[in-house]
Amino acid sequence: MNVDEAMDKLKEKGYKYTRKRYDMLALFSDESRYLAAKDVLESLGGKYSGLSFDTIYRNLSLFSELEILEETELDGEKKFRFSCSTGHHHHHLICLDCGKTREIEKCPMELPLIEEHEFQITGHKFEVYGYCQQCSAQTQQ
Amino acid sequence: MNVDEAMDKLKEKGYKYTRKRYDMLALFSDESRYLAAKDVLESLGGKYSGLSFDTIYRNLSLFSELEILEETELDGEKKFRFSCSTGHHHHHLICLDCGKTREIEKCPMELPLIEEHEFQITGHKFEVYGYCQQCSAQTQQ
DNA sequence: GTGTTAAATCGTAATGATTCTTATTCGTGA
DNA sequence: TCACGAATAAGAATCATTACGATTTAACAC
Repeated sequence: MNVDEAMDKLKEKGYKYTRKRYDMLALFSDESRYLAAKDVLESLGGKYSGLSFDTIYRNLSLFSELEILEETELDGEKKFRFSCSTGHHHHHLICLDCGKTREIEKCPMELPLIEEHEFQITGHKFEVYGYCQQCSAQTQQ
Repeated sequence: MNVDEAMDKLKEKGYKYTRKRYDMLALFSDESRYLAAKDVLESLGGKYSGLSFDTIYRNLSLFSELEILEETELDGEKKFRFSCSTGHHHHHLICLDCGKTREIEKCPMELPLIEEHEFQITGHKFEVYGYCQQCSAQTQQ
């Protein structure tokens, strides 16, 4: 998935083309890491001086619904990143400082961790947190 | 860990015995599931008409610090449950309706999911979501 | 038991993230 | 170009959480 494919997906579903949507998607495409709403405002607020949180949040959840963005909740904030286009289900190592991610190839749900149970399973979350090389180097100075 | 052991732990660390702390711990002990701050207020608000959120949040994070309670973040809320006393590190199946949990014996971090990487790992989260037998029966009616 | 002191609590205000409302603007297809 | 519905701005409202000053209370020494 790239920006143009994502815009096509929007059009296909009957959503309108706007410069702001394009720029938001371009931002996520450039930075392959988790960003919060305020990060988006910070990045695009210069270009669109009147950009409102409402627009950002509305589009973020739209993109997430259409599976253009992946969503997670960290530190009391919703964070979003461009969907990985690897095709297979997987999880991430996430840098708690800059939001950069690295893929974990396997999903623990594939393993026989959970045998018999009385739960009707609807989802799961597996995330590994830490600091990437750059950020951990900076912190130790 | 039971309520009295938890109160002993508080005393040991120099914290005071209060009826509210005891009742909060008793609540978590009775209900072995995840509860949010508002659930605590709802349960104890009858007995203590002036119970303030400050007291609840302050004690919840104190208990969490002392590892009397386990903490997670779900649906934009902090949720707490009495610490499992099994001794070994493990994860949970969590009912999205009532908060009831069931242990998952193993932790995916023990497995060779993550080999070489450039991250300094500090933590992880593995949770499986769904509906327990009771709640899924009720929903389907 | 009484007094002292620091911790705990109350009541409420402040904060931060997110969502909602209403009026206005803009993209799209006729 | 026009009309229509979708998208947006601005700010108010909401929800969870934290902070603050004043008051109350547990613990301990006497």
